[in-house]
Amino acid sequence: MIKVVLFEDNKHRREGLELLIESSDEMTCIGSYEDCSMLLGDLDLSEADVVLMDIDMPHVNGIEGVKIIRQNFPNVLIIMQTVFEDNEKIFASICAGAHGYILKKTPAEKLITAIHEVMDGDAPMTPSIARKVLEMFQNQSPRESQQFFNLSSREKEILTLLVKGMSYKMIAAHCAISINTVSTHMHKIYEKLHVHSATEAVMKAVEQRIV
Amino acid sequence: MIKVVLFEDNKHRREGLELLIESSDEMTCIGSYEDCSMLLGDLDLSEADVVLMDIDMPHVNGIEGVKIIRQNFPNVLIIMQTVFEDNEKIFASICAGAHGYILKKTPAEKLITAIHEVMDGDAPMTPSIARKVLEMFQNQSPRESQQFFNLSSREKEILTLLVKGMSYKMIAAHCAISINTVSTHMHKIYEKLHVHSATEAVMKAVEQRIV
DNA sequence: TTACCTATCACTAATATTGGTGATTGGTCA
DNA sequence: TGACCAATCACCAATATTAGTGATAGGTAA
Repeated sequence: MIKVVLFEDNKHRREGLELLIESSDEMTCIGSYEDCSMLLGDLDLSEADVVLMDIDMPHVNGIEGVKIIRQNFPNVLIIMQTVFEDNEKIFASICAGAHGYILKKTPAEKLITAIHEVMDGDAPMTPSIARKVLEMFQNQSPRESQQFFNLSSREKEILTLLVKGMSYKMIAAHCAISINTVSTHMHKIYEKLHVHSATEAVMKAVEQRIV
Repeated sequence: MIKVVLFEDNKHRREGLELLIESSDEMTCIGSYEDCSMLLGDLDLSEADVVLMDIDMPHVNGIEGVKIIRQNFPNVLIIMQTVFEDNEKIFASICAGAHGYILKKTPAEKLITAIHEVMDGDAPMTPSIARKVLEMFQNQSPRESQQFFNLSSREKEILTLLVKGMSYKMIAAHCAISINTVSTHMHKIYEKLHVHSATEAVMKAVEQRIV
């Protein structure tokens, strides 16, 4: 028996889900809550297999809920549910560690399938959500950073070494130039990136995928 | 009518797919090729709606194919097909700009559904592939970083500020502690992270998702 | 050719960081 | 209670980094 826990603020839907799960021979609902505030206390989910988590709930929302569950009960699988196809929430949920993401309009039988899939180690996902996830991936690579920041190739090379954790001295040795030259390059890099320290430059380089 | 083009090196499967597509009232196969070498020449796909692309083909593989198609015919939708659930290939295909990703073991009727979905702007994806995509987002690192490096919460806080590009002085002001204390914390952080400079610590923090 | 950019190096001065030691306070655990 | 740890602070010395100025050589584009 797959043990399912629900978090859903709408009473009608919550009760409907309970009935749906209980109507299946292979799963049972061992708990249902109208928001995640219980998670802040000492709610024990260690017996649960799967959590169905609504994103939009009052008090403590679903994304916070995912974080707490992932931290305290790392073996519990979490399927997010929402009415909105909101990029930011999808991204936040996935980063928080959700295992599946389906829209509420998904028919009941698909929800049952989704629970089985997540138990099998797969990730049930509404195709429109999947599309957004793919786009997030793709949007991260195309970047005209070179044009934008206008770093010369030598500057990029040195920035790359800095990002790898090398000091000025190491960079100088690696590039077979004097430390003064490294310093000059860094000076230029800081100017072009509008930063004032190595750590900032590193962060900016990573964020903007310059290196 | 949805116009479909096939790239598939196995003759039997290719012919089977042609029949499958032609058997549907809403789509037709307007071309089928055993590898992507045609794409290097002057193959015109501007009439095509959807491409079904096998990943593993001789000569020019599917990932190269995706890149070429995306570059020359940006309006064509591409569904990848493979027998392998290979992380690297999935990642490469997605970055190259594929719109869907399904396993070859997927039943025929689902393939027809997938073509409709991709036409609707969704991303058909086998759940096991979806799981891998989610994992790529989430981890790249084990989440026992805290335990592993054993940073105290104050140390993590300070590391986070460092990652944001703040200097010791700014961190001291922000945390309302003396710069000496910041220095001591950094000392401990370096020890625990086994690094010797702020840039290395920043990189490690980002890589290991400590912050 | 001139103007401009890149890469190179030197020098200075002001700050910042790193790597130590040592000490106090408050909390936790056995 | 005693041992231990986290967090705080101080002081010191050795390096490293940042921010300037100035200069040379080579390439490129108007």
